[in-house]
Amino acid sequence: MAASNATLARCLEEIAELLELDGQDRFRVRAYQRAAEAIRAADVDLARLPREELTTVKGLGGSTAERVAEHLDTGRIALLDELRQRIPEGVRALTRVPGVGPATARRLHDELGVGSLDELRAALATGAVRTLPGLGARSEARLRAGLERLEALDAQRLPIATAWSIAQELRAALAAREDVARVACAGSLRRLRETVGDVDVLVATEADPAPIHAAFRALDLVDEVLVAGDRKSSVVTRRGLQADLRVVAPDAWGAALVYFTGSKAHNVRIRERALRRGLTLNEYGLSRRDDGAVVASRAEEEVHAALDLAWIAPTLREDAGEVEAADTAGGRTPTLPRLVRPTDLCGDLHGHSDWSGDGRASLGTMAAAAADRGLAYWAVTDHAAGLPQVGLDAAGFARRREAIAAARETTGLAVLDGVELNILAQGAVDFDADVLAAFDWCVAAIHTGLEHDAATQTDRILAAIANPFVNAIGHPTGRRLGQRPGYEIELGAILEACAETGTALELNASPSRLDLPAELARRAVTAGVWLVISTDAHAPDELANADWGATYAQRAWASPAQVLTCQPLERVRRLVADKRERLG
DNA sequence: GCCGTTTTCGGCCCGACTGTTTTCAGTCG
Repeated sequence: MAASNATLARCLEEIAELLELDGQDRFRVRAYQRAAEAIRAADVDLARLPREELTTVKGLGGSTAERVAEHLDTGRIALLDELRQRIPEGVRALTRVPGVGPATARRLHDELGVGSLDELRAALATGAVRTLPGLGARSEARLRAGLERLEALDAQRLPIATAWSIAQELRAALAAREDVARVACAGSLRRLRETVGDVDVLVATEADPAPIHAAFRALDLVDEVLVAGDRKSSVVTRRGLQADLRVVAPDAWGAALVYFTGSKAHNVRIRERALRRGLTLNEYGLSRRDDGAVVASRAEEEVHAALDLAWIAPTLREDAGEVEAADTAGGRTPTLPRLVRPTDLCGDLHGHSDWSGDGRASLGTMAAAAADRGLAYWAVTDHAAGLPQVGLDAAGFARRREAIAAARETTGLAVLDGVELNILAQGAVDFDADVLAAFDWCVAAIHTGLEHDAATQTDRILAAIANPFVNAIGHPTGRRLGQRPGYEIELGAILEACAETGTALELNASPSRLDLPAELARRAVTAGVWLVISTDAHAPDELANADWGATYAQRAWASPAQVLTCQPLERVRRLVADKRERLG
């Protein structure tokens, strides 16, 4: 089986990392990094592309395309094999220590023979590290602390909802100060990445920034101070989450927000754009290179406009085509999508009641809460019997129909009679056609056998898609943020089958899932496959997770027209009827 | 190694902080 885009991207990233450790030209390193990013953002499987078209992917040039072709043809890349042989695995591990970059790792290895984290620990103990020119006792202490922090860091990025609540506390504490004019959370939190490695807080003030920094570093939820400057502070908060504070003048708010929101790759892209216009962009403003006059700085819209760009939503800022799409140079019309917003959602097609074992509220309570949110329709999709201890059998679903009828009566809401089917080992689902035909809406999802390889999971999902009664694939990768990565799937084949059969893919809005991942969801909407943003709510308050789902879907460049739960109920019913008619 | 509103060569984002440096390299975001 040919490698997926993700695998290819990882290989090129590793080459970049090893070339850097090898002390090679940094622009060559960056070329490999950019090629990896380009592959990850590509909307086609490179394996399906004719070899001579690989270089049409922007960021892939002669050499990097050749490496990709080599991997697709042979499953290996000679350059990568050679680098791996020359640079010990342990040396790469050194750069994971905060404060150790490629240069230090190389020196530790070349000059002290340090080739692993354990050997670094030993070299610190014997005082060998401080014998290196440029590294003294304080560096030694820093590396020791870095080694300790590494273990906390290995708990890795936090799910966005966890980081969000810590960020709100930081924000509130700063907003309460009289000398703080504005405060905002930027970084990956503002871009709504599904996991967050650190929280970036931006403050604007006319006053002296030093007391604000001091107060920030002294907050109760701060465990440790990493950096203490007048313009910048870094701390470690609860749960090992790093938080960075930047304080700027109100005049620089827009430029600082652009800078601090990132992503890094996006920033690099627009700074290059500035250079080509004789301008330079930093966190204080966009200015002319010749005389330094500031052209724009107060608002993001100003900064973008001065670069001949329409304003770019933070959720798109990943250097994945958004700068090209925002281009207004020469009177061009930007091609940015009209992004889906929480208020565009008018339905929810995945929810639970206490009819199945894991629901935490009655069907009536859930329906009333859905009606309160102003939804036009809500599907109650309790688990089917294949999920032991939890699921309902056919008789149970038949009994549930009375409760559905009652809920429709009392709430006036269109409650759809739904089910969350289990995709079993060979791709079969819990019930036969005669039982399935009675439902209004069927979600099918993998709940068991999460450990299978990509080919097996894909076959199971394809079998479910071929079922005339399956309308959507629920949480398609099975990931749980911060807990498990999810199984791999071959998306290309799945998208083809979805498009052919009129089957939707769910974007599960639970902040512990956010599944489909945005990169995959973007490919789905590009392929014309319906996205179903649903909450999978097991309790009334979880219906509000729809907001997470809608905003996260912006990262997939999704418009309301591509989201089924933004469509009226008639459209949903037509989709269901069409599939049954064509395949039934 | 890639790329083009300075185009097929000569560039390649920008600044804060730290440590150990008398002027800067490394790391980080």
